Amino acid sequence: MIEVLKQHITNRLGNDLDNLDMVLSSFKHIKTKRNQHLLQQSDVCKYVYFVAKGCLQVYVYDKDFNETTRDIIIEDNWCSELLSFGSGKPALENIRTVEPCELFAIDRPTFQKLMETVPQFDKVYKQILEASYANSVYRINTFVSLTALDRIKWLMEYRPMLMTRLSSKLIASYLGINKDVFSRLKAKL
Amino acid sequence: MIEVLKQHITNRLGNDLDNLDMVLSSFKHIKTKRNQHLLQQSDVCKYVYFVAKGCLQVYVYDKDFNETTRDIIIEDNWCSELLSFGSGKPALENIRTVEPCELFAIDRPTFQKLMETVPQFDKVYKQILEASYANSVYRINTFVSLTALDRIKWLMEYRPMLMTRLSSKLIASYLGINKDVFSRLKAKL
DNA sequence: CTAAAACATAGACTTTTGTCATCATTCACG
DNA sequence: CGTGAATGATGACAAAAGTCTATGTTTTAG
Repeated sequence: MIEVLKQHITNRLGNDLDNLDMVLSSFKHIKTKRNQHLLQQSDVCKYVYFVAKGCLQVYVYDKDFNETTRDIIIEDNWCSELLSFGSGKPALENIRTVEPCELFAIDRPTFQKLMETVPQFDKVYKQILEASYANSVYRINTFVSLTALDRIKWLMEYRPMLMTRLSSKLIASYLGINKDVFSRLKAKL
Repeated sequence: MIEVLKQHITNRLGNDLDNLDMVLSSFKHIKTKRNQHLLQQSDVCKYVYFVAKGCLQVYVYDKDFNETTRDIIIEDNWCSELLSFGSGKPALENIRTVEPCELFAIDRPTFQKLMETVPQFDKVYKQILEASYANSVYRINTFVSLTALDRIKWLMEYRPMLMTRLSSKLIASYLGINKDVFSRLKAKL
């Protein structure tokens, strides 16, 4: 399973990385059940996770304690609450597993040591941050003005696997619409 | 007016910066009228702007050519289309002045030279990126699930000056609601 | 200073979205 | 592999948001 991470890293940093094994051994391999908490808001986010298998949900609670899902992360992607991880301040978001997962986790001291010893790895944090930012900007620009129906169409076009893989409840909270409305509109497509 | 920028930088990097004048002289002072385009989507974003006076709007067009405003930037803040600026790829967003402005602009080659010669300045890009990211995450988590009325209340609580300073049309496009609805709901507060 | 354009508000109406209750189905887990 | 809890679909209704028109006001650019 570490192969997935190995592949991911060489795709980005090239395979002329002679200390690749050292990099890989800096990660802790974690297997989880579904519905397991990796981070609770107000705790400090200690890890950056690489998802080798499974699916994570990043979410907050609104004033009525409904979940609002900011992001869904599937295989071959990074997941963290970067602002807490980077600053050591309490996290504002929660992270949980949606499915049984295989993750590779790296804590902050190890991450920083890696950045110092492996020059190319220095780019990784910036890359993760930039990708996360791009993702957020995109989500604001598309979603804030879209109707419920258009949000569903967007999901079917750009992340179709989520439609089949996740529960309606979760998708609805990701799209920011009511689950009954989602059910109704989906039937009319 | 350069004082505003000077203050901003010393607040962040400390005032033990002996080449501060060199840093400041790397910026180009720009005065603009209102309603002036600083960036059009599909062009490459060449500058990072520091807003010393005035107000900028970052926006996209939806499929019906309505503007959706992702961000409003006022004095003492940075503004750019970072993803385009950083990568050299075409910008996905537009930036325009909402009021007559005084800006300090820095282009990418100068920015990079600064990062190499002034070690502390290296943090600036990361800081701007992190602040932008935090802003976006916050906006998603609050806005996606809020009703029109709650969005207005949010604005009145956290960015009250925008309520008096901007046109209803612009505020509505920032909040992601219809301008008529905004007018109606505002009257009922 | 003035004419034209842009803006703000309001009413009437339509469409969309949310809520609640019910029932059928599926799926996780012992 | 069976069962209880979670999920998904649907109808009826309520509430919220969007649309369009009209009218009076404010801005702005020449």
